[in-house]
Amino acid sequence: VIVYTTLLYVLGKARDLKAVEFIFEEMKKECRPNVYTYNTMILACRRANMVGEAKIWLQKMKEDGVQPNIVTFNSLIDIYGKLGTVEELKMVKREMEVSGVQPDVVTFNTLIAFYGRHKMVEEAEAVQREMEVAGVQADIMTFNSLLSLYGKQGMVDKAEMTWEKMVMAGCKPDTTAFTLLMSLYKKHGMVEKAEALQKNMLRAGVQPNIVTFNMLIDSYGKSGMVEKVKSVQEEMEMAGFVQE
RNA sequence: UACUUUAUG
Repeated sequence: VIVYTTLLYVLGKARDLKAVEFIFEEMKKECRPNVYTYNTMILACRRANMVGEAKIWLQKMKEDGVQPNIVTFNSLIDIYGKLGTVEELKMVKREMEVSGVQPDVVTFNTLIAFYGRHKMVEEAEAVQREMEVAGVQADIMTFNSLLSLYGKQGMVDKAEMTWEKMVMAGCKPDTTAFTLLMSLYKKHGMVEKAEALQKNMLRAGVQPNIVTFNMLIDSYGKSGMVEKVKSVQEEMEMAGFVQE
């Protein structure tokens, strides 16, 4: 089962839905798909932008007597958040409650990310409060999603407050967090803060990754700072990234 | 170390 599911996962990532369905049928001849398998199928639909299909798989899974778990619901919420409507999203949430599955930190993070994409600051903050009420500890994803949202909205104060909260919560900012905040500072021409942050990052032992470098290059490129672009490229090479 | 959520393009 694991072998088949892994295979389905790979094919799903490659957006080869035809192959995915074929393998699924083959698999059923030999063994019984489990909750992982169905979750993988739903994921494959998401990548193929097929919202309706996802719902069909949920149906099939229930008919098979496989109980949807927290990952199933989180995946569905993500699908509807990205491709569907708010109404559908709420339906999934209701179904989740009915099934007696408690929302976890990923559920909340997904919702915050969803509202973030739609620049719905109020709603995102409401989710955050809901989270506190439910006694769910915010994690790095939560904070990063919020940073991203405030970044898009140009709400520097809020972003900094989020950063403080993150540190106070004992949550170590990761590469993504540093990249987000640096990007925000740069967009607002706060070059000194951005550079100070970059130093902090190194001091904290957080490694820049490919995204960090791309962001820096993009940012310097837009400002016409050719020399800076070059120095970033050198740093990249030193860090062992291959230029394309 | 089989499945879900965040940053650049």
